[in-house]
Amino acid sequence: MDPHPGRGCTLADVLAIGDFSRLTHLSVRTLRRYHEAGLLVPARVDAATGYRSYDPDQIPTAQVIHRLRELDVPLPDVRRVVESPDPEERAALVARHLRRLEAELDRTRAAVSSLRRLLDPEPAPLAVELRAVGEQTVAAVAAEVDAGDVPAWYAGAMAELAAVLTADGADAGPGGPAGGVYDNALFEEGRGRAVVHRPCPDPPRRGRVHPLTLPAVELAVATHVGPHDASDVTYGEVGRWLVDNALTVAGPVRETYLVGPPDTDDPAAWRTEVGWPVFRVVP
Amino acid sequence: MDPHPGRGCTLADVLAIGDFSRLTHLSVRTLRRYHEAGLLVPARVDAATGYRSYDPDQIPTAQVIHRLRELDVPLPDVRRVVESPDPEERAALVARHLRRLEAELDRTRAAVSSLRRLLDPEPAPLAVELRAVGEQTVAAVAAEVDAGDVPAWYAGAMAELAAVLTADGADAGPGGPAGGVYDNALFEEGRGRAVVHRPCPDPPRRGRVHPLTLPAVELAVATHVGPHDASDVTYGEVGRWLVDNALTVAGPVRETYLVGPPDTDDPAAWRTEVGWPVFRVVP
DNA sequence: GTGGGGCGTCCCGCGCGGGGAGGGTCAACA
DNA sequence: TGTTGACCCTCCCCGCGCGGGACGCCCCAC
Repeated sequence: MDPHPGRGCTLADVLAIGDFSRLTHLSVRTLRRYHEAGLLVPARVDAATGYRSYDPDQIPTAQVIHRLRELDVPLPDVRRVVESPDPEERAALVARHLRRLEAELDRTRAAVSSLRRLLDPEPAPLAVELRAVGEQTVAAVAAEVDAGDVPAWYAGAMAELAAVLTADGADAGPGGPAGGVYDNALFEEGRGRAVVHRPCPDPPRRGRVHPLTLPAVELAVATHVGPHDASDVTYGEVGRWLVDNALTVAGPVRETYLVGPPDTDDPAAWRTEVGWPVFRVVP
Repeated sequence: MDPHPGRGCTLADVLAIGDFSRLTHLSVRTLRRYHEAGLLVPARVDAATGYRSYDPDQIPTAQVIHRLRELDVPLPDVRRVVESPDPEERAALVARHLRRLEAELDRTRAAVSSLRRLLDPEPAPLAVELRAVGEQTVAAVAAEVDAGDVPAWYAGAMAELAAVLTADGADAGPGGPAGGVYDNALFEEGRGRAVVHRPCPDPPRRGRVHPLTLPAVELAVATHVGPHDASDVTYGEVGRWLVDNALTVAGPVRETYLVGPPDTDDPAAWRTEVGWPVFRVVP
């Protein structure tokens, strides 16, 4: 039962890596890796043998690292936390990661709900409609973004757009729901151009907001109900409809936010019109 | 704006991989990988060129896969889901994964709370006590388990133990709180022997339950308050105390569940006595 | 027929952990 | 005094799921 018979293990004021491993419940391999990463440097390293020695005072640090890793905090970020001496700064760094975790949790919840819908044996049929949309002048915020950053970017851009338009005060409120335009590359390569916009007869140019003219297109539109990150289910159904009707996609998708975050906090109640520009293959 | 100028893209009754990618928002690379993994096999593969063709009916399947992957379901498990034709079986498989996710969420919550405690600038001092424990005969359930499986195994073993002991009826309820014994290898190598037990003067032998004699040891004990998977914080503090008192660890750790799941559902109220067997280095 | 996009395969990288080989080190024992 | 056995070291490989890049063929519109 003796964990290391045949050796004294004095547990003096420094600890061999094996003893430290036992006390922290971190594996020896992992401790070595953390040393290599500069995350948890042993108190002493024997120059001749390379043996690592740890100070008992390092136990709490090791445990903080352990916990952060359990929360899937990347090693470089863990390092930033354990290196910052100020408790407040540490707390702020940790809080930031907790917010990240919450966002991930939201994502998970959305995935679960849309999965339920997908596996529903009696899916509600989706109404897809072909609609000609004329050229349109809007106030827009546009950027090249990574797919993962879309929700955050969307929130910021929408907020700025709303702020500029209401401050502008030229019109009695925006003349219709906000919309978005998303490059296909965003979905195919994980990065692409994204635009959010609001209809505005004489768009201002302030901050990131600028006038933009959306070309006329023919859209296959359907209404997506639920959180935005489940919209690809609806896109898929629209795509299916396109195929059945011998149409082909012709440009970046367009969205119209009929009911969204400014209206209600309940994502299940959001209504987004998604539209895929099309070509007619057969006239 | 045409996503693939220079080519007709008929969107006939089969789709080229690029078109399918656009319709499902899965990257071309990922689709190829899913084919290779047998997860989403194209409807047709041209024998001469190797070109993949997808059927529009495969769009929903692709989306289910997409969602499951968002939930970090491993590819082999995803495959099991999409291959099972029975909706009920699929629902059951998915439900199992959702339960796994919930367990992970619990783990995350526990990590967060113990992280807060670790970063608390004013930690409550921990009372560690040295206690001689005599030989003890108990009814036990023992197994060689993986570290990750401990919570699940613990729940099952405790339930069986309780069922057998109350059915046995030889005594008016167990004569004390339940306990556990955990090999150090469990923490160091991620796999080791685990035992849960209840004191019992004449232990029965039924199912996995069997009599066991725990050897007499000298224990450094402290009381851990909170969920079980945060106990290593307390272990670390006990270890620190051991070092300061020139003691060395001598065997598998022991736990006593003073207040646990059978008493209350609130992990924050659980009280576990953790004990580390020790040698005296200096008499 | 030619150009440029699509598509194919192959290999490498990431982050974090584990497995295993091969060899040096240290203490207790005969 | 040597032997034994645990301990520790370094180095390389594998796993997961995804992406990047190189390289070459295919196919269609012009």
